[in-house]
Amino acid sequence: MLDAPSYSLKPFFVSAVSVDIVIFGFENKSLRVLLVQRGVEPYMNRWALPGEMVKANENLDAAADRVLFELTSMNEVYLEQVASFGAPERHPAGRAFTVAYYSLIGTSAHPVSPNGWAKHAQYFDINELPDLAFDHADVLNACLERLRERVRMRPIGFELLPRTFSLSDLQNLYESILGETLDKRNFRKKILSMGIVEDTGDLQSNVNHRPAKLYRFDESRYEALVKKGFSFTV
Amino acid sequence: MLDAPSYSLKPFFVSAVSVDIVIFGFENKSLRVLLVQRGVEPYMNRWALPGEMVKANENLDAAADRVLFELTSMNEVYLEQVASFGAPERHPAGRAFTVAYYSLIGTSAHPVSPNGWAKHAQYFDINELPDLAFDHADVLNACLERLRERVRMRPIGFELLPRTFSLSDLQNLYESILGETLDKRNFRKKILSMGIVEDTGDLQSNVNHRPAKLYRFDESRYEALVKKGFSFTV
DNA sequence: TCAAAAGTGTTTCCAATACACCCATGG
DNA sequence: CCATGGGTGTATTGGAAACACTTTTGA
Repeated sequence: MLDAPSYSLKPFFVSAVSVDIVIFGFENKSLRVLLVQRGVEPYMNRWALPGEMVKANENLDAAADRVLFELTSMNEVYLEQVASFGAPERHPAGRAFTVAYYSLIGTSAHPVSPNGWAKHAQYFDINELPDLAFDHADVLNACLERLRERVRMRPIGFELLPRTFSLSDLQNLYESILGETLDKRNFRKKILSMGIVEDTGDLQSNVNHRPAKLYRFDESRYEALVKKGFSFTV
Repeated sequence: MLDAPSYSLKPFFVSAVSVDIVIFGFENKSLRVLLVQRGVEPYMNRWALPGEMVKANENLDAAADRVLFELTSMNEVYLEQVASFGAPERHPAGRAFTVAYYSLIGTSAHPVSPNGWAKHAQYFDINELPDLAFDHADVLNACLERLRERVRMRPIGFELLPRTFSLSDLQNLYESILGETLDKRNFRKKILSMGIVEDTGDLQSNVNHRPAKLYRFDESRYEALVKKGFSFTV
């Protein structure tokens, strides 16, 4: 640790700082959250958000990246800090602060390896969540609200889809995040008119209906438009 | 402190958690921030955001309220948590996390009483800020961005004005927060058409130009409209 | 009578909304 | 030939933006 000069920190009490992450995924037309089942006290066997203590020389964002990587083996994922929680009684063992993040990871078919304190890890439909440990229900809600805000303002929805997707996929995604239905023709008109998705020329295959065109998000085109004053909204 | 049962927290290192607050005020057509000049090491004599350690049994929000009250003697002020900062090297004395808040307090003519580690407290124009201690410039920026976002979506601008104000006051406020000029006629049309400000019947006095009508924000009317689906935007 | 800011309407344009039918594929 | 979702266009409306002059007061 660092030296303690004359003006050293004198914390009033022992406390711990952790990060907790709401990992959103999208599959089967519904928004999902990755939860882990605790294998230790307190809240043994309860489902909880993945999270870990922040290490001595680690940035908050780095701690969040680490938790995400250990659980999903995924790197360079969309990650946004949302809020911090520190009610004195939120952890029965002592004063525990947590910094909440949410992340978006592509179609949720990932190897998922629970670590030390977790027995299982599993995606849950956002509308069918179990009781959560600690104040994790509040944490999750804050993150969901933030996602709803952001997804209307920034083209981050694409992070939850495979590299190529149909416009219906995209619409389903928005509908499940926002919890409302959207008009098909207006939605398509809007997305296509922005000029930030590109027709790949490919079609869906092996579907028992008319195959949809597949698009991809054109990030460099988006960046260029932003420079000219464009701003994304759904 | 709490008992430490078998599953007690074992923090990896000693750390401190504080809150820092960006206190916004508005005067003389410009947005201001209340800063304190440090009277202790590190960063002796540098200007910094007001802030304190969180106490052992104190909520984060309560700590922010406390800092605000000790400095301004004001209670029940608009306060919003923005983000947390915890880079390992942000405090030379050890690992220090901080949770950033911003608050809006009415026309900045308040008694301001700097506490222990602060020599002076003073409002600075948002465009004429001094060098700040620690990473407080980043903290301030995050709060300013958040304020800009919020002020377009929620009627919080009124918190920065006296109970009665002219429409030009309101427009000046928005212009200094957003950093852009607005069209007078369109602005007034928009505000008046929302029906959330009420004409008090009074006029400005002792101004050497045509006196402006004074309005007041009608919060209960706003709440009622929100229930009917209204949403504020500037 | 001058300086300073208050106050006021109209037109134009574009984006949001509402809305219903035909098409391509696999089974 | 049926079921399933894919794909398409138009008319209407309401809000956003652009824009310039007259009014009231104190000095």
